[in-house]
Amino acid sequence: MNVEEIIKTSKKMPLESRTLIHMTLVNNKLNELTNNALKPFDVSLQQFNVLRILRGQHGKPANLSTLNDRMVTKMSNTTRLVDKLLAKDYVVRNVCPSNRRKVEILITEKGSNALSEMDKALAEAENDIVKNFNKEELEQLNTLLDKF
Amino acid sequence: MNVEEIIKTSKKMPLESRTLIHMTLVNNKLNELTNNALKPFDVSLQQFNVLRILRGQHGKPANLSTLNDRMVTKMSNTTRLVDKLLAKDYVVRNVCPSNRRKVEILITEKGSNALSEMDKALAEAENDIVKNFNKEELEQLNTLLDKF
DNA sequence: GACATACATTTGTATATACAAATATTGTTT
DNA sequence: AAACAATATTTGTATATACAAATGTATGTC
Repeated sequence: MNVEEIIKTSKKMPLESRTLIHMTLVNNKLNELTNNALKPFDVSLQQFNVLRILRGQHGKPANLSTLNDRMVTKMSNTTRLVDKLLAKDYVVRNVCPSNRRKVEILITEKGSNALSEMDKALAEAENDIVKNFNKEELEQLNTLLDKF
Repeated sequence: MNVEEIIKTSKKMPLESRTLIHMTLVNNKLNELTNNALKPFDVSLQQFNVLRILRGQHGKPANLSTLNDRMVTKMSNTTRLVDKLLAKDYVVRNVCPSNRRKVEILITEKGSNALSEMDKALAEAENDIVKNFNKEELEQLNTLLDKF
């Protein structure tokens, strides 16, 4: 990836600015690739992540606030995100009997099966994304990212 | 930044997945910080970038497609982005006399002045964002990012 | 010059997201 | 128990973005 070429500039940027632009460019690319991998399944990356969180609950229902806590990209509107999954019958939503303010969200078998397929597609995309990195470089990158 | 803590998971993730989640988390943070820095000026990061591109033209007008080429995050709708800047009198837009399909967009003096103020706010935010990095580490990060 | 094609931008529409206010339920105080 | 505050979610509204179709203009070919 050549930063200057992508944004068509010949100017020398301060290293600080260049780094931030670089981060944005990479992230755009990653988003595009992961969203493309999920496109055949008609779910967004956010929806996919919610499904994964629900699977990680192993049958224990999750309510909206815990879902939101565990999401990579926190949303202001998890209700409507779950609505989308509900419409696809990937999850069920019930009022929590012990505390009727809460809702209990569970992944369905249909959701689990679909998720397994998505997993494969996403794992493939992920491997492709990091194909130029070796283990050491990935660790180095993680260490550097921690400085943000 | 502790990835596991932020998404409240105790599970050990594969390094590849962890890296991508890490990238997303950092990028969310960077977006938040830069958008916050621009909030007092009532412009989005996208609008700010368009203004910077226009300034870089040094009086030479830019049309929509060149704007789009040079944007860090390519938008499908630069027309409406420019509309927002137009409404604030930060730019002017005219039909190109030599080729009436094109438009010529220029930054106004009001836009330039506002941009100078935004620059300060953003430079401050940028410095704060990279404050834990030294020059060598920034270079290392840029090298690693190129592998994506 | 009529016709098809390519180009640059605009518009329409659907979906996504941010933010604030509204609703419903529970817990606490007096 | 009435009043108030706290919690969890939902709804309303404004804005952002993606994608496709429509519009207007220019260019090349017969």
